[in-house]
Amino acid sequence: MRTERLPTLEDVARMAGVSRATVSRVINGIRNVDPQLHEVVWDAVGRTGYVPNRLARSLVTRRTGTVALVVSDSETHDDDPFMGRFFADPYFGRVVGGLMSVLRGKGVQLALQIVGTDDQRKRLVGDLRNGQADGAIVLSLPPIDPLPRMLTEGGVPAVLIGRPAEPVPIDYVDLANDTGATLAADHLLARGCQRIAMISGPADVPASSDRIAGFRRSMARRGHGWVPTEPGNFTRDSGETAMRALLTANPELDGVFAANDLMALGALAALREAGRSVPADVAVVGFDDSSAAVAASPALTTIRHPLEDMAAEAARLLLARIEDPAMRVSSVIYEPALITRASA
Amino acid sequence: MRTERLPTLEDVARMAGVSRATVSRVINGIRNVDPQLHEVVWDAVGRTGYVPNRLARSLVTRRTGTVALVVSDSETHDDDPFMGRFFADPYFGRVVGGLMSVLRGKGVQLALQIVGTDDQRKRLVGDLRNGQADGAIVLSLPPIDPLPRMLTEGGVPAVLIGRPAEPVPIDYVDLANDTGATLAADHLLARGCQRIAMISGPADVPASSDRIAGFRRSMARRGHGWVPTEPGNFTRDSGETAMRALLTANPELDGVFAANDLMALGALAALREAGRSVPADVAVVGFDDSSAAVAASPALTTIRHPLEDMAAEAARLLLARIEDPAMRVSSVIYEPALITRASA
DNA sequence: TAACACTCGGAAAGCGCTCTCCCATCCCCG
DNA sequence: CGGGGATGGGAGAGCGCTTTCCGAGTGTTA
Repeated sequence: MRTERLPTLEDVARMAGVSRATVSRVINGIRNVDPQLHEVVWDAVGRTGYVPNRLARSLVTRRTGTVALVVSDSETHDDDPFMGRFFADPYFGRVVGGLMSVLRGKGVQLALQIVGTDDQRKRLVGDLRNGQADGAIVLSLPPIDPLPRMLTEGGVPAVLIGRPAEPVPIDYVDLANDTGATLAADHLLARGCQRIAMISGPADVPASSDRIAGFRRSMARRGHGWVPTEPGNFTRDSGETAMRALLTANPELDGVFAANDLMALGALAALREAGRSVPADVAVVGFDDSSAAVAASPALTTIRHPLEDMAAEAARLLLARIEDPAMRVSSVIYEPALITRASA
Repeated sequence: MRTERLPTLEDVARMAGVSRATVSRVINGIRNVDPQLHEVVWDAVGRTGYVPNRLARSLVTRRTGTVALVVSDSETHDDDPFMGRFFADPYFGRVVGGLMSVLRGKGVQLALQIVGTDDQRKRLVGDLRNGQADGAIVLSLPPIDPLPRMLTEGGVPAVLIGRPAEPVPIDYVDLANDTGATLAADHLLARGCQRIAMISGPADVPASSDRIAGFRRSMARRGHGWVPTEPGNFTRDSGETAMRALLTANPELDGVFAANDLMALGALAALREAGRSVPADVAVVGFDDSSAAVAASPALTTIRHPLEDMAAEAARLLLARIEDPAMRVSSVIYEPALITRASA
């Protein structure tokens, strides 16, 4: 039962007939200890069922073997359904999966932290500075977010997934979003589309604005100076609405690039509803290559986003920075790839 | 920078000209403290930028304000892609979202733990007993899993999501899987299907076997003593394969119940490939009402699984048990609902 | 006015661990 | 045979906090 005291180092030491220090040394394999004692100690550990108390250990070593996964959200109320959507989106899971693939092997665990208000951000940074976790992986959602700067200023090892909106000397991994958009534009153009529109994400988040910029630039270079664009918010429904608006304004449209797969799915629905066949009448390209892309019908041509790999790299980067806080700040940019399926 | 020492209680006490004890009392709002001192102390806290050290606090209070989310997997190698699939599946994210909706408000954080081997399980229980976390929410994947029993025997507050395979006196929340399957059977029958097959999950996991049992029972009661069944493993591809096999063996089939949406998606693909139209030739019912269900075309008729609510309830249950370890063991079973869309 | 009950601050004992000193051996070499 | 350097174990000082115990001061009642 929970009530009875668990064996401590002291107990093991007493049973083994040595001092606490010696047991500690044996358990941590630090310094040479007489092989005989070594054996005696391990034996006592086994007999008592001793398990080192991580908390106590962390308190003195200043290492917790834990990394925080911080989701920095712009303030909304606690019961805002947004967070629910965020977690249900494969994005979150893919990040966790990528992180764990690296952390698990190192015996590092992940603590999930969600911060919405600046007050929470402050408390979080305080906790991290106090050694609550050895470092943080940050998923920064709001367009402008003070957190990255707060972390660097607090001297907390941290790695962002997705570049910071304002320049902050902090490690990050990101996708070459503009290149991805370029790939989409080129593909649409190459298959002969003449009137191409875009369903973008919110203009103020970096990943989104890069996709817009990349797409426009690439289109302009190929003689399409004007691209009808309708913003969505990365949800399926917003994609559907945007597609309808686009269709109304540009009935002769024959190609669409949606800034993520979910919106592309919505676009597919709107096109079906409007009686346009995909890809014959209108070609559609998504972004992310999420599991929804294969599930869609027609299956989505999309831009692959190696999120798991990126998250894994972020984890490695963080571990390295924890090891050597003086390490040069670095960023790793991944290249996206076009995945051709049925929709374009 | 990280190197300079952070202010401690001691520092605040010195600045406020009182003892550590008093500062501690003020901060924790325990016992009455002279309003004057109260003010002085808070002022000192503000001036020093003091943040209590959670680790140190937990060490003495034996409370961490952390709950572990344990994913108990059957052993596979670390680089097994399975875990990746698991995280990418909306299932994981929905659980996290549901848990956080409750925990966040209480200021409790979630620590992710993955255990694959019995050795890891043992270490986990040891850590939990040592107060690494106040309790655990358990996602038990393997058909037989010693973890639930280990937890109860270790006196660790824990709540399972999904009933334990073998009877263990432990709290859990679950879905009435059999009822869900019944709903599917009734719907298929009601729309006039005559030759109905099932794509099941692995027979040895409870959620899956309950769906099989419920479906068969319901069908038998309506005069269908024999239901062609093909097992899958909850992935899209396995659903596709199973559907093909089913079609080969029973070409005249006109209804299918897949034990989850992902497999239903695969079934849809196989049916399309075989030139059967859905739902005209073959009606398809899925299970889970995941986001994939709406994205599919035709949109999937499916069984709604209130996973977020279940996870939220699990969190509440765990919090209650942590508060009162002597609380009677209880389980909460959620009722599924039929969601009618286009596929059946 | 004496006796008693409260109220509230401080001293100090831990929580379970690590790690720096320090000291006792032991060995090797001059 | 003596001295210097390894080698390896123990004592004890913390890590930053909570909390018990104590005692001083104040108020209250007979």
